[in-house]
Amino acid sequence: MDIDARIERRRRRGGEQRLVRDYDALSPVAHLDEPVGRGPVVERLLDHLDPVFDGTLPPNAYVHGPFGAGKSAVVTALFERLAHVSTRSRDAIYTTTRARSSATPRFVYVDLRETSSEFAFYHRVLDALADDPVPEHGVGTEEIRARLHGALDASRMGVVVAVDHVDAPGVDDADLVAWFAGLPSNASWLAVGRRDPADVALCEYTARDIAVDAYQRRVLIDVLMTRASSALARQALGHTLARRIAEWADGNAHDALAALFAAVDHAANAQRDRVREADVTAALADVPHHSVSLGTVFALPENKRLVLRKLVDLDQEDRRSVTATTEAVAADPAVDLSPGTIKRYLYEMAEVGVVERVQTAERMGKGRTPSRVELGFAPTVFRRLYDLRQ
DNA sequence: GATCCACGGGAATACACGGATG
DNA sequence: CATCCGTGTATTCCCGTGGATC
Repeated sequence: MDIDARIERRRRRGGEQRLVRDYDALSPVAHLDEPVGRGPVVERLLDHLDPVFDGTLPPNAYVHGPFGAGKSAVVTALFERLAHVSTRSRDAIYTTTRARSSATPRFVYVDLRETSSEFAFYHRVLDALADDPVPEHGVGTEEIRARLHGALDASRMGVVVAVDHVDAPGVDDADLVAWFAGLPSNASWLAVGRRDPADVALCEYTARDIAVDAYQRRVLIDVLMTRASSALARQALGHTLARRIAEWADGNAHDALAALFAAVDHAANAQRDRVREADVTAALADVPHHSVSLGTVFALPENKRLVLRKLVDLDQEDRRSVTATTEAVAADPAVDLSPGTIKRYLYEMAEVGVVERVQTAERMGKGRTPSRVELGFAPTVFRRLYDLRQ
């Protein structure tokens, strides 16, 4: 790196430090402890879960709503808190002599984005319940499942398992039905997904479904302003700009937060300490409208993320075909993967919408026409978040 | 020795096009 | 004209292998 590059890096960092106080609070893939404006949804989930406060289990249920409606935000926050309450009350029972036998059930959150095998599913649940760590290798799926049964049979208290992202690629409804059937009888599940209950085979086994609507514009502006006030310098985001982002995002909090992040990134690069109209304009152009969730992108295996990281830096020429993209990525010394694997990754990621294959109009002499590789997510947001994590 | 899972590699299949054939 | 064939590329699909871990 030459001196100019070093100076440039310092210059940018200076701008960032003035503008961004906390990237974690700004990240579209992070959820807040206290979701904004979703009180009614929390109430309805608590209504559903109410039996747990009498020591019994709620029936199975399905929570559904559109992309970016805050389903995951609410369920993660709620289950985190309930798990805490549950262990506290458990400790209390052990430490007092007037222990009542009706303990609160346990609460486990499972994200199917990063849990895509039967083994991983039971492992995740057991790991959350057991005091000792559960081995990830050397022991078979059946053994893990048996241990889970053992753990739950031994105690009278049951468990409520929130299973988020049931639309995630790699897991289908039939898998889930089988996995759920393999849970002990004193387990209740709460599935979370985007599809209408009528389209979800799982719903044959639910007693209730809970609909979550998209954010209203007013609420979405609140969401943005709250994030801005905890992550950015004072007055860094004006209400008018928040409104513009919210209008554009049309009720989708993921897209709104991604746009905010991109706008902040743009402003920081220009070493400004507040977000301007032009930053928002640039950001809205950067975030694809029907993008895939950045959560999906970051849940990919490490090497696929690495391939994407290289991909976002490629120019148009290197993206003209899958083969060209493969070669460009494979040429990078930081990538230690065979071209065949890189190419397969690209096709697999296209399959789930992380990247998009677009038919090129021009036909080149021989053979089947190639397709261009485009990104299904906001490149600047991905790049920044990726680099922050390394 | 067992187990899970990411990789690698390659076979099988689909598609595009031009030219030959019926 | 409709269909088939050969060649070349794109895409999909499958399975064995090996690292990491217990």
